[in-house]
Amino acid sequence: MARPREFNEDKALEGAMNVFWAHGYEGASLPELLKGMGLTRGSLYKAYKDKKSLFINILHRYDEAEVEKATQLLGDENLKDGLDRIDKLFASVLSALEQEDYRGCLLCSAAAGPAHNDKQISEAVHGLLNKMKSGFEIALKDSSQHAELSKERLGQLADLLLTQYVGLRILSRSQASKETLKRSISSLMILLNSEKE
Amino acid sequence: MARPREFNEDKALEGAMNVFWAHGYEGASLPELLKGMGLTRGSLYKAYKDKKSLFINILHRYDEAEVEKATQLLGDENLKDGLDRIDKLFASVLSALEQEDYRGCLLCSAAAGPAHNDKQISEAVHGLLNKMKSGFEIALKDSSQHAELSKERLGQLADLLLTQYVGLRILSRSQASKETLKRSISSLMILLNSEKE
DNA sequence: AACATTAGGAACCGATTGGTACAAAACACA
DNA sequence: TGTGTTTTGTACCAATCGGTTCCTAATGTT
Repeated sequence: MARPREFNEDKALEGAMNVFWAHGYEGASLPELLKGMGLTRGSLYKAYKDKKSLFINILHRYDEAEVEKATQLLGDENLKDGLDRIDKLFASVLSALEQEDYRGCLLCSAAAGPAHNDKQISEAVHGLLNKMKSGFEIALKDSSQHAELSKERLGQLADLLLTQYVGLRILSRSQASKETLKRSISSLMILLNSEKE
Repeated sequence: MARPREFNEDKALEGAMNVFWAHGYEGASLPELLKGMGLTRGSLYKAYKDKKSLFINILHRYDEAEVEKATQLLGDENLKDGLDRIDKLFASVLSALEQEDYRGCLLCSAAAGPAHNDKQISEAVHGLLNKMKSGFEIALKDSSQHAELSKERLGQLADLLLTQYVGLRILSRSQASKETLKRSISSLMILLNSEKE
């Protein structure tokens, strides 16, 4: 019973995600966001209240889009051995770099930036990091070499994988060489593979 | 043959380092820096040209202070086994957290932040990251379990350790739990220890 | 004591920051 | 065709950003 929205909400959020992804939370300026979303100040503040609320909104979207993709890969039963899934996930980090995508991970950048001091943001971020960890745990449970490990050891390993994931993403956002990341990943996979109890 | 400096340069740089350390490069505002350094705008710009030059200056100081400390630990022959040195380095990351020092690592934050797009800064950062890697390599060479590995494998492992270091530092700057980091570290150490060729 | 040289400090700069106010425009419903 | 409701766009806001200017204060040299 009133004027309908002119902008496509999905496209707008997609645009906002890309801007935040590329520049981080505080690095993304209003004009950049508006341009990326294809709307004007009035519309943005009416629809999303303010920059921070928009960002939290985007974190959820990043969850649904990217984090979900990662955890689904880590739980994909078509790849029978969980280690292969982990390998594939890390390979995707590398392939992003090979396609000259230096955005890294929205989540990891948010964890690293000053925004972590905000309670709402840091809670959302840690929720997603935990989701990643759970994904790693599931993959490990489906790894022939790790399935028999205690729940405690599995959790430990999952934390290690999470740390590695964050480290890789940060390094790929800075301009570390592909070779560095490649070596780091294969080193990790060798260690994991050699784990026979 | 002119008016001498009134401020203690060492104290001033120390203060600047702490401000950059706590807030990152772009997060550190001029007023914060001035307050932390105990001087006024005129003096700062006369002595250090501008914010970026000051930061690069500080990166060198961080090198001499912190990175040097880390690499010396990694090369400390009083600890005969290199693995023990690595363990000790990661333990120090943890102990910083236990003392409620959430600053993380100036270097890692710089690598993660938007500043990485600046050529001078990113070169300085990667120089220091490489120094860390070399430190890890030296420690690995002094590890009874790894000394016999090929140069290539040693480099791989060093890259893995660097990634781990960055990941830990980023996670500790965000408000990840001590337990998470603890688990990640012990997991890695177990893997490294079980490496018998 | 006069002078050259440098540090210190405050006022000021334009640009940009995130955010608000408000009027015009576009629709649904009566 | 009004009328009420919501979106949209623009103009505007104070605050802050990094940086500059310029005058004064303090010193060493002569």
